[in-house]
Amino acid sequence: MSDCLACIIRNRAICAGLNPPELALLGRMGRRQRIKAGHTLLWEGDEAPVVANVIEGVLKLVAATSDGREQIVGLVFPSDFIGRPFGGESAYSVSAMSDAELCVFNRDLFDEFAADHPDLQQRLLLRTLDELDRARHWMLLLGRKSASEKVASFLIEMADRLTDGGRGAGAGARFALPFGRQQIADILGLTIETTSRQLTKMRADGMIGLPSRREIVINDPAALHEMAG
Amino acid sequence: MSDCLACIIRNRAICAGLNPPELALLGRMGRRQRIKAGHTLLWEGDEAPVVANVIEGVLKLVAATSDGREQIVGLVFPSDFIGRPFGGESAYSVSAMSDAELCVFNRDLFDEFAADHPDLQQRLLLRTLDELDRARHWMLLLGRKSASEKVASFLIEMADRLTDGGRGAGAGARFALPFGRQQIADILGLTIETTSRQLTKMRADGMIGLPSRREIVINDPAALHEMAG
DNA sequence: CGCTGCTTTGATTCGTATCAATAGCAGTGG
DNA sequence: CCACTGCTATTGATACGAATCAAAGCAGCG
Repeated sequence: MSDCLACIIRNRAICAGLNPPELALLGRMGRRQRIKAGHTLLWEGDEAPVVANVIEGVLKLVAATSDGREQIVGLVFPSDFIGRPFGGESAYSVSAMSDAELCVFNRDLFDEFAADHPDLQQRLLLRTLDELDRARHWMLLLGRKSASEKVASFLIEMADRLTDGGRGAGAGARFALPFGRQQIADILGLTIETTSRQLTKMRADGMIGLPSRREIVINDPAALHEMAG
Repeated sequence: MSDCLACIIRNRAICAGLNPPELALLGRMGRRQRIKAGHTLLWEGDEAPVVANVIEGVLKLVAATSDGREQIVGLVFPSDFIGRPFGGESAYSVSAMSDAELCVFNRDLFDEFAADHPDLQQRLLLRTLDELDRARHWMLLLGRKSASEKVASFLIEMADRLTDGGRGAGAGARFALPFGRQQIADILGLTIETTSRQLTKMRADGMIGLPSRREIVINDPAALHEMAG
């Protein structure tokens, strides 16, 4: 059982809008779970018995070919929702990119609860529609953009999602990526070498700064947007 | 006003499950609209005042870069749903690939109706979740697969969707694509030349037959699946 | 200090895009 | 029925970008 009223993502997650009794009921269904960076919560193709809210940390959704090539098909941040309600097996695996904390529900129980709470279901629908738009936008990047455009687009999106308060990619914006070069490559459909070369080049051109392996500073947002296409 | 009870997609569209009075109400809100092949229903970035069910024909969802490169990010078949309920502007344009017939609703009215009908909203959620899975699966193709793998995967998916009764890519399966080479290229994130070369090669290898420009015959499903990766 | 794993840099290869020309098909009018 | 036109698809030659292969650099950590 979790104390939903004290939950730090309470106002941003799908739980927002539930009244205290409903929240208490949901709270009894859920349990807090910590997961270490690198560990996998759900495997592609497996029956997925749980859904969850992300309280802290960043997770990735990964699809893979039979010969082991990987593509990251989604990123999950705090207050985002994980899993496939009313569904069967997971279409991709879910792993933690950083240490993370989740609020996990048994899927059947959650489905039942959702069926009784149309407003929750609507919030789920809105989120899913947003995710779909985001995924489709990413398809344009994967299918049609060059390596430099991909990396620039990636930095802009990360600046939006990771700068505190979503101030976005303004001049001087600084943020730490929760993952390394290989993961960036897996997000962009590139190799680690190409990704590294593009970042190095952008630093050489003065567009961005790379104060440490995982930190990014945006020096020239206009040039970055230009480059993103 | 439309006669929903006589509608040929009535049992497969989101309307399925509504009782006759509800159906009559929805019918009064909707209007039938024909749209010619090549015409565009919604433009990327525009305020999207309508949602719709597809009754007949195939439409595409297209995202484009500022310099005009295009990526098809979704295909819409009969009984599928178009548009962004509870949303603002369209994230991509929607155009007809063949002559099509739609059942169009004013978005605000539809949203209102949906809010009062949780079961309809749930069917919408299920559809959206399926679409999201499909989109993410396509991201793997766009980001990580070679040209030959892309074309093979495409043929398998089209066989599933286009053979009558969804018999799929069995040996001898035959179907007509509702679009030409350029569109295939836009779906796969390739050029028309590469697409054409791959198809020609597959025909030369005896894997498939190409009896006419738009027709495909699957000769060797196993080899095709092998090639799709 | 010397591992170990991640990242950068370099040299080369390979796949797909691009550029260019030809071929095939569908529709139109003589 | 056949020549003409416009469009779509195929085929060929070449260029370019990103992958691959290989090695060196760099940080964190026992």
